[in-house]
Amino acid sequence: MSDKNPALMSGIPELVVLRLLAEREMYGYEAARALKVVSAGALSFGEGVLYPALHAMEARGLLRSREQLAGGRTRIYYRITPKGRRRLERLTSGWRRVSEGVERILGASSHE
Amino acid sequence: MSDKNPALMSGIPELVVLRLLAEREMYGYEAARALKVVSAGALSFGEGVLYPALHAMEARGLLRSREQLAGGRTRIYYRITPKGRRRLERLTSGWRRVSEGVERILGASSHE
DNA sequence: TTGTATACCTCGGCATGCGAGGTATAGTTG
DNA sequence: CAACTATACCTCGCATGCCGAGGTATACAA
Repeated sequence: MSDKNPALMSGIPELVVLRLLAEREMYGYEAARALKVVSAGALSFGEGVLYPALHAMEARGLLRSREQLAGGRTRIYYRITPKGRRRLERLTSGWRRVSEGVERILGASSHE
Repeated sequence: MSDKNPALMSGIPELVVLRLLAEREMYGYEAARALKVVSAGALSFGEGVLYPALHAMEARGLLRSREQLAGGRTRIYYRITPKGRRRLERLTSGWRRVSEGVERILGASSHE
């Protein structure tokens, strides 16, 4: 009865965030909006996904952060590390493999 | 340190199994091998994934099963239901949306 | 009789997505 | 001034779901 398919994305937050940060330094809130915009609305991660993901990635050495004040509010900018870039490459090729595998099955029909 | 990225697939078992069964009736063990073959090795789900998934889908009315003996062994054939087909359509379009969203982000670069 | 292939199954851990809720500042609008 | 919205960060805990490990049983070959 669940109208929503809650899980069709796993590992995807890590992949796309790394990809965004590979382009340029960003702070969390900014990344959340960018994700939505660049994916044309297809992807949208709540803060309950994004912030824990950023913290986990920093703890694993994939990102480094620095604080910066902007009009009374604190922004925490994240920058990708060399290790993060290597991780991004692995995740990207993993994604391609899975994606192509799924496409092969979706496109497979014995009688078309 | 985890060399493996254990999760880049979620909801995918349900999607691809439904897609296979939309083509023709199959039993579990058969589906497992077909999945691997058709996806050209990119996808491969252990029995700890497959059987629970089949049971869950049957419980939700997406599949119906029948037993059949084949050389002393029991095979349980699963057939997709109309409800299962509707589910397949929703999952497929969900997959496309996510997939295109990811591609957009992977392909996004400001300085290429 | 040991091993391999077929064919089914369950249990438990681990990771993760994600909503819900919380804090705080700045600016706008009635 | 009070209320609201936007910005910007955060944590907790539930639910889902992947997946390895282990278990049962038959048939056949080495």
